Amino acid sequence: MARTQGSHSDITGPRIRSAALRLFARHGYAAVSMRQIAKEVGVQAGALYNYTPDKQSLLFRLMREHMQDLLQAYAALNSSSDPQEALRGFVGFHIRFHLERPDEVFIAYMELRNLTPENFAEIEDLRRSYENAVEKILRDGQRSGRFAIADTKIATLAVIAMLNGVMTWYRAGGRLSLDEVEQAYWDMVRRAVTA
Amino acid sequence: MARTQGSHSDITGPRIRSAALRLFARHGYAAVSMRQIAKEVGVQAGALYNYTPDKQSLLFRLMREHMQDLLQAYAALNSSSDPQEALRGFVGFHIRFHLERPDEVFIAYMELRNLTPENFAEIEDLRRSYENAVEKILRDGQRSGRFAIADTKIATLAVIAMLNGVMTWYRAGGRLSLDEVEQAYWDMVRRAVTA
DNA sequence: CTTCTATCTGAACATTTGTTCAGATACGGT
DNA sequence: ACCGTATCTGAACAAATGTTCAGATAGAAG
Repeated sequence: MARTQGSHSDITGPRIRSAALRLFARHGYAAVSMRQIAKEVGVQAGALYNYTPDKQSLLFRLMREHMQDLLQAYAALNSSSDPQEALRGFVGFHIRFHLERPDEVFIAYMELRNLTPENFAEIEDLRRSYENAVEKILRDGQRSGRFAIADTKIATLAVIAMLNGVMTWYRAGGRLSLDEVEQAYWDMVRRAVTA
Repeated sequence: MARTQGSHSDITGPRIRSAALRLFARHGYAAVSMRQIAKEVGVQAGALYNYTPDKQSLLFRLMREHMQDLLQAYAALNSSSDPQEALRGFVGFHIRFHLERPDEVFIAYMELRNLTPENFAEIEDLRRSYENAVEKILRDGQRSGRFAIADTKIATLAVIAMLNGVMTWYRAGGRLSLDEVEQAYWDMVRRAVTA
C-alpha cells in the first residue's frame, strides 16, 4: 500500500491537484487539511511540498488553470457574426463546459475569498475577460437593433448567473436531457434580451 | 476594554450572532475561530458557550432564522391574483429583501456544506418552500396562458438564480438606483416567461 | 449591607494545523 | 554493479483549534 519512495512520479503532481480539487469542492478550502489531500494520494503530507510551495498556491493554481481553460475553450469556439446566433452558441457552450467541470466551477465561485489579494486580483481579471466577451455579444445585438436591453452590463451578469444556476440542480440521467436543458435555457435567454 | 463580568447581558447573545454572521460571511465558517468571534464581541471564548452549545449550532441558527425571515416576509406580501403582477411583486421583493441582508444570503448559499446532515435537511426544506411559492406563480400563469414556459421547475430556478446574481455586483450608491435595477431585472424576467 | 445567581475569566485539555528537514529509498544512467 | 538524484518517509515544530470548567465578579433582590 501507499507509494514506494524513489519512484519517478510525473503522475503524483496531477494526482495531488486532482485530490485537492475534489476535496476543496466537497468540503471547502479551509476545511481541508494537507494531510487529507496526502492521504487521498497515498503519500505523506511532507511529500506534497515537492509539488506546491504551500496550500494557497495549490488552490490558486486550480482556479487559474480553470479560468484559463474556460477562456481558451471559448476562444476556440468560432462565434457567429450574427449576435443572436453568437448568443445561442454561448449559452450552449457555457452550460456544457460548466456541467463537465462541476468541481472546478464550484471552487472558482466559492473560494475567491480564500485567495490572497494578489491572487484574487488575477482571477478576477480572468473572469472579467469572460464577462466582457459575453457583453460584446449583447452590445453588438443592441447596436444592430436585434436586442433590446436596458443595460448590457446587468444583462451580461444576469444571463451568466441564470446559466450558472443549472449547476445547482442538473444531474446526468435525470428527468431532462442535456439538449432539453440547453433548449429551455436558450428560450429564456433569447426572450429576455430580444426586442 | 473588554466587558466587565457579571453584567446582565441580554445583548451579548445578539452581539455574538451578529459578529459570527459578519465573520462567517467574510471568511467562511471553517476559517473563523470561536476566539475571533469572542474577540469581536469583547469577551473570552469560553463565554460564547453560554449562548450556543457549539459552533455548528451558531451557524445553523443564523441560517434557519434567515430562511424563516424570508418565508415570513414573503408570506406577508399580499400577492396579486394576476400571475404577471404576482411575478412582478416577487421580483421586487426578492431583490430588495436580499440586498438588505447580504451577509445572511451569502451564508445561506455558501455554508450549506458545513451543516450536519440533519441541519442541512431542515434548511433545504425551507428553501424548497420558497421555490415552490415561486413555481406556483409560474404554473398559474402557464395555466392561464399568460406565460409560455417549457418547464416551470427549471424556470423557477433560473429566475431565482438570475435575481441572486444581483448580489455579486450591486452596491448602494453605485451607477444605478435600486429602482432602476429592479426595473431592469423585471424586464428580463417578464420577457423570459411571457408568451 | 448581605446574599444569590447569571455571567464572564483564565487556564487547561487533547487534537489538528501548515510547514520543514534530515535521512531512507529506488529508479535511470553509466 | 555502482552511483547520482529525484522522491518520499517520519518525526518534529510552534501555533491554533473547539470545548470544558473551577473560580472570580458584579448587578439584582431582600
